[in-house]
Amino acid sequence: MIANIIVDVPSRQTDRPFDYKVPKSLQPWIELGSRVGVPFGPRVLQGVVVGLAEESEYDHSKLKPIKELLDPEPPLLPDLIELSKWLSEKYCCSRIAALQIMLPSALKGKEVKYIALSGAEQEQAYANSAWLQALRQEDGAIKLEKLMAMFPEEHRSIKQALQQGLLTLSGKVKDRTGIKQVRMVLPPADPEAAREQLAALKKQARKQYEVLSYLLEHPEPIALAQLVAKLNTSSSVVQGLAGKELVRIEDVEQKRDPYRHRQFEPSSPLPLTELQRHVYERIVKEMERKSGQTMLLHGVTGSGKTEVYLQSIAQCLDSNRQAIVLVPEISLTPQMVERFKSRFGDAVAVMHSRLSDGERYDEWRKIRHGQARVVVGARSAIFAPFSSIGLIIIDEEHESSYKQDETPKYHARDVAVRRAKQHGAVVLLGSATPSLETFVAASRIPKGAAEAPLLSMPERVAGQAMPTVHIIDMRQELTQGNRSMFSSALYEALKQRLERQEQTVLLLNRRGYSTFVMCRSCGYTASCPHCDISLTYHQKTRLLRCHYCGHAEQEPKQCPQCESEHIRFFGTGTQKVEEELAKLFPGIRVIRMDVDTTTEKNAHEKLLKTFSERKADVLLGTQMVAKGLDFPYVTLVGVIAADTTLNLPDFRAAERTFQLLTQVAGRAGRHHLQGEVMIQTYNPEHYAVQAAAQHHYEQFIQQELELRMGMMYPPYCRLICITMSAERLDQLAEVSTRFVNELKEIAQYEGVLVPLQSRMARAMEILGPVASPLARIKDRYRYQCVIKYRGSIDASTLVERAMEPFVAGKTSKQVLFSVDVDPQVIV
DNA sequence: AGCACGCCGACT
DNA sequence: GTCGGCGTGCTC
Repeated sequence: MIANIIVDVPSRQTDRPFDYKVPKSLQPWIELGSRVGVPFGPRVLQGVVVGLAEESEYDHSKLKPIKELLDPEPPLLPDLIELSKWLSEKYCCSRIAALQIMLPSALKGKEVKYIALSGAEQEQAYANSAWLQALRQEDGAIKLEKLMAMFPEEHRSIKQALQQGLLTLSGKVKDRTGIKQVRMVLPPADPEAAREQLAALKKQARKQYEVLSYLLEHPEPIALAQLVAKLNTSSSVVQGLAGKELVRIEDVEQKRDPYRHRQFEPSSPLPLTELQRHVYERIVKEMERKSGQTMLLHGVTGSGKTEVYLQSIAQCLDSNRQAIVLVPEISLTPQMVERFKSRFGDAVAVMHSRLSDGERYDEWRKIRHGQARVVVGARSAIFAPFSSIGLIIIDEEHESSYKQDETPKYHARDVAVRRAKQHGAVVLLGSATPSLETFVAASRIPKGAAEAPLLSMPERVAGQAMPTVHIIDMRQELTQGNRSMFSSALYEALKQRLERQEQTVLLLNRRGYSTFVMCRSCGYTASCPHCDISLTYHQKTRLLRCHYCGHAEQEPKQCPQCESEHIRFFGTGTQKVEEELAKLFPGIRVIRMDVDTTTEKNAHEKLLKTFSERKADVLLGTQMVAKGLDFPYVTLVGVIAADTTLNLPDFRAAERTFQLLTQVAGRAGRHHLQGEVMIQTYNPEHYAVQAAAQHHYEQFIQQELELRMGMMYPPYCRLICITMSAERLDQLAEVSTRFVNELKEIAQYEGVLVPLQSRMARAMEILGPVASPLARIKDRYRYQCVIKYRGSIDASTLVERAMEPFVAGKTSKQVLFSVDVDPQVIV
């Protein structure tokens, strides 16, 4: 038997399966998805079995056998192996990178080298070496690393002995699993026999008597530590009992439950409204059809999407299938988790970035071994190792955090669609402000279906009115002489809330309000010496830092250029707002939520808790205050400057602004108190602002679609952005130009290099190379090339083919390529 | 990615 | 004469 194995080497040259013999002893164990240790050149590496065959094309005499099996059962299932192939092809990443993101990091094995005596006679030469003594005492192999650490002075002689063949090296793949083990005491297997011994113990072994009688009364397994503490005794007593075979002590794997300290009130399904029921029934029908259909649930904030999710999941579980729920990282709060845990109890696994490696591994195993049947998690939970998925829910579908920034730069929504096809599962995309791509796709009637997979819930559950939204024209404020960042209307409204002891949420878009240092005499701004970007000021550490490379320097006391003292930092918007609030309303209690105040673990949660307990009047923050929060006493939401995101040079700027404003407007008045929203802007007539104020999604989308059509942007085409970087600008210019020419040639040959405005079904335009908007990062210059295309073109493969002459070894490895398929931001 | 192999410069 | 620099190429 031959196994095709992807080895754990992140390089283009090794990015293909290698063939290995499967030793007889391992044959019953090796399956698709098995993780194995294999000899690769002089090393032993981790690898994943992606194929099994009888024969190999490769020279049979050169085939090596698999060295070891790393898990008793394969951590990856065949569907994920197939998905990894798709992922690597679509997102132009290596196969191993695609496989790695599917595994918890605890299963990323690394080679550990062992050293042992080979039993040669020349040992005499080293008879006096301390390390030889140590190795003799050690009965087998010892970790090389350990030996080197023990004898730092002897590296030379050890190396020499190795070369002479006196010592041998061997490698093994070691996991970082760190499974938490707990010593458990199991009650007597034969209580009758134990009872008979009890009397005898009473005299000579008082303590053993106490322990045994306790265990006979409470015949459940109990942690050794707990038992010892409870009966005020020591473990030797219990071990004595174990020696008499009256009880058993066993090491049991302990699953760390990050939510173990939390009590979850069980909840039961709520009655559905007419609208919810209709939607629910369509989802269930689609699940039964196993069509692999993607559906959009377009529901306004407060329309009760979550209850529909919960009941659909229940239905999915009833039919013996599993469900994945994706939630934006930022919304994955304990309250959010609670809603699922209280409905489905221990069947829920939770996955998010704040879990430790160990915790994440535990959750992952709960999924893999079937104890969990629902996973609630961020982006990467889309790879949960379920065997039969019935439903994948993606809440807040439009969120850009579903696209991963690092390689592989996948979009969880697109992976979900693909994975659902494999399982015949339904993808349910939920949002009050669906992305244009999703909305357009869901509006089409699929082949063979009666209606479009678009589900609408345009009304709030309890029939509360949507909050009143006021658009405030800041230009007028200025002409009336108000130079403050608060309009008089917002000021009055705030004052009123304070008097009524109601709460306010204030939103300030962060982008466009960076914290930079500028000299007011000469206009000098502090910028990173390694990147073309201004440094940001961190108040806590009083350092200037670069976001991209981590460079840090002291805050300047005077301008390095003109030596003026008029150099000052322009604080985060939120800091400035906080100061101004304190000036306008002395004694006002403000909670500021931004990167500075939420870096600590759980800081986010703590701040929100304080606010929900009404210990503050105002919650002031960036985007993060807009997401899914639900406070009954919030009756005013203010957006300080709606324009900051509007004016960004990004084709999605209007869409982002609309989404943000709509989200934040939904925060007000969700309960018995009527809510009010104030949006301050210098562009009051902008359609994104207008549509958000009127809660009018379709109006926005029509206008935006027209614009996108005119500019030829998604959803009317697809994009790929290729960024090339190099230390030397001349090399970069040369290679990038040749690459783009190569790409154009290939596209031409394929007959797709046609303007998008043409009437051809398949069209592709190649723009660039041009300097990237981030022209230099970490001392590397950056150029980019953007591909726009439409129709059935396998653009990723074209890019891969065009890159081939330029990667590793060939022309120059000084120029690095990074491919972003379906980029979220194009500047 | 590593690691070996291989071909050229400054030193015990 | 050797140690060691890092360019090139291979890993089933």
